[in-house]
Amino acid sequence: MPIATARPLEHPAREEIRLEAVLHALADPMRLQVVRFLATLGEGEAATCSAIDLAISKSTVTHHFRVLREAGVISQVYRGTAKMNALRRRDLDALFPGLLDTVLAADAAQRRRVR
Amino acid sequence: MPIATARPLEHPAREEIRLEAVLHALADPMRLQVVRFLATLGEGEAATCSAIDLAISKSTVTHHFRVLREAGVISQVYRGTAKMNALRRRDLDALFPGLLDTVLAADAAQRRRVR
DNA sequence: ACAATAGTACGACAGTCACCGTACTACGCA
DNA sequence: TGCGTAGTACGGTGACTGTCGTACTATTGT
Repeated sequence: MPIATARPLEHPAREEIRLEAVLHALADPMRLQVVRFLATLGEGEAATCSAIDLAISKSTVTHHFRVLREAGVISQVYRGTAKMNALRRRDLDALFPGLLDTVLAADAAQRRRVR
Repeated sequence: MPIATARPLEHPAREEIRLEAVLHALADPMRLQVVRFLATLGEGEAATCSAIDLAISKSTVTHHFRVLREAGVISQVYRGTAKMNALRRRDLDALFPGLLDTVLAADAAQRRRVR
């Protein structure tokens, strides 16, 4: 069972997370799709970048994950060649109670409506 | 008491409002400031563009109000030389229950924390 | 009719964004 | 040691963003 590797990844501390950055991160369909997927995982569970099948190139996937991480929406750790991604639910809920759930619910409602 | 003038202004219908556009509209500090202000008004009340003192030029103000309108966050009607702006609370609450309030609460929480 | 007020249209500019491909690194495994 | 896999770095591209100033339109009040 492989363990986390010592490659550094910058994350904003909880207090550094800015609402505007979070909203901006969530305002993109691809990133929202990522968040939607990560939200289906259990508390503390993580998934690799490639676990979500996005219809975009590898480099663009990297880009979107970085935006999410730098906004403080997800946390990322290397584990071998893979990178595990998890929602920063605790931090987001502490800072902006209900925000994540409301956005996810809004997203679900919209997806139910259109298409 | 002056009445609404017949200059046309495009608004998305309720069903046309897209979550991504709303989040994008709210992800800007200036626009969030506008929404914050409009939220202090009573149900159905409206304010002119210049009622909010934004530290930006007139043309940029126009730009931000258009983004908000086209995203479906606010409605605008001309009344004489002025343009009255109001939050589309009913529509937003119907489509995305709790979203507006949660974002406003998150904004308030953040403003309490920083600065 | 004219002046003042409120906002628009337009063009410009620098910066960011989403996206790509190609070449690369880091790691696990045989 | 070498191969395959997962993701990164870099450079580039076209589109969009936030900002401005200047010149304009629409409306009200004198």
